[in-house]
Amino acid sequence: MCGMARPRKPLLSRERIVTTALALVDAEGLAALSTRRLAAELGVSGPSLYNHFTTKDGILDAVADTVIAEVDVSALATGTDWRTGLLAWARSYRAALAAHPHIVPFLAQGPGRRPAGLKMADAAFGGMVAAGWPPAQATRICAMVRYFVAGSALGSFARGFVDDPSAYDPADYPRLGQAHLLAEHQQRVDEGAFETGLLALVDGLALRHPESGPAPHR
Amino acid sequence: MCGMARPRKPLLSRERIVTTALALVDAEGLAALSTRRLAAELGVSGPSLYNHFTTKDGILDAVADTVIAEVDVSALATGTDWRTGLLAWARSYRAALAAHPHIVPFLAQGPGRRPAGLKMADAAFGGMVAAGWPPAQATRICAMVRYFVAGSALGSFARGFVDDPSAYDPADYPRLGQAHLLAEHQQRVDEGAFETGLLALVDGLALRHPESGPAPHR
DNA sequence: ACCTGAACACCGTTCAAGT
DNA sequence: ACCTGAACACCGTTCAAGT
Repeated sequence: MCGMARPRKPLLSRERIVTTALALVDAEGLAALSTRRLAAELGVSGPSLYNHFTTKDGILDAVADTVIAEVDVSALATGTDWRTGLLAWARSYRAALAAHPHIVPFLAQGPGRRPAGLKMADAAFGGMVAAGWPPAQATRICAMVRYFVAGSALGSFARGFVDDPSAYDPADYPRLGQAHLLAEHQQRVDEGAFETGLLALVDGLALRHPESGPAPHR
Repeated sequence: MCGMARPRKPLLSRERIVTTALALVDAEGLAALSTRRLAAELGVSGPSLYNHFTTKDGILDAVADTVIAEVDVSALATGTDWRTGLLAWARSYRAALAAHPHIVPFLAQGPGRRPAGLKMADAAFGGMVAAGWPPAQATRICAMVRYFVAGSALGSFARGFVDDPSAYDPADYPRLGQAHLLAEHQQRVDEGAFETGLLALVDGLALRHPESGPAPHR
């Protein structure tokens, strides 16, 4: 009768859909994102979404690009030392993904044609080449940073272990006696592993830089 | 009638279900694994699966443990040099996951109570501690290897870029001019990045070992 | 242009019924 | 014990109908 069918002002926009979808995925996981549930959250009926996106995957694509757009690539600009740039980029990259762990599997399928993903790849690859890395090596560096960041954001290492001592019978797993304690130190363990690994990776790479001296041990 | 209801010999077994599920996931992805589809592949009706697993997630759990069981941890045994052990473990770990990329997101949720996952964690942690690493550092090493391996198996870096030059407009992405070529060198790029990253990581770690001299530049 | 409800071919899971 | 079909509450997506 009155508020039905088409209102004078659109109820939806791509932006509102993406924002709500990201909030839903963050709060309840990828499985909770159904078109019907998302539509309900937006106060419309399910099929309405198809006026703004051709497919549910299209929505996820836009969500993924929003997340990548949060990554700060400014430190990769020409002129900065490559180690400093790489460290800052990787930390920002991880922070962005760790804030939205549930879309990481989707995100890790690569930039494809998503603008924020391509902008990041352009900045990272360009930054490494400008710092003197041969293109093939610059590509590998971008790839290994993606591996490390995506892997660390995909799921907590520490929370992978159950918070229950009886799960780790010393007869079966003699060296996992403390494993049940990992869960409660989740953040410390995961961030420590990422940070230690990142610094080790950069030191190891420094040994391979065309104009390298010895790596700094800090 | 004749072949209906319960046959004298069970039609299904946990093992047959897991094997078929893994084959289906490998061939068509996680989304193709529905209980109805899996049951059809096994020649039974959907609900039959619930006589052997309490839930679809339980099936995936068993599939994940099967994949981890393929990882060779023998090089982590006490007595081997920790670098050699770590490299061999990480390579075997990556090979196992890369053979079944579609279950990596599920796998990366950690070992939980899965026996093969726990056996691997026990061997890796124990191996690093036996090699002189303090327990906290050994934990971090296990975590960072998981990050790197899972991230690299989760999705190809190279195939993340579309095989279409027009996707990467030089005006928008000035340094991605060759990006469309990545797809065709997918395996070389991804394996090169993993191998380079792994060696860099180990060299970087060697600088931090309690009894370390300088890292070898291989 | 942008929303609606109805409809289609799917899901995971439960359950009573068969042997 | 182990399989079946029917049923329940869901899915993603299409489409004709409304304004």
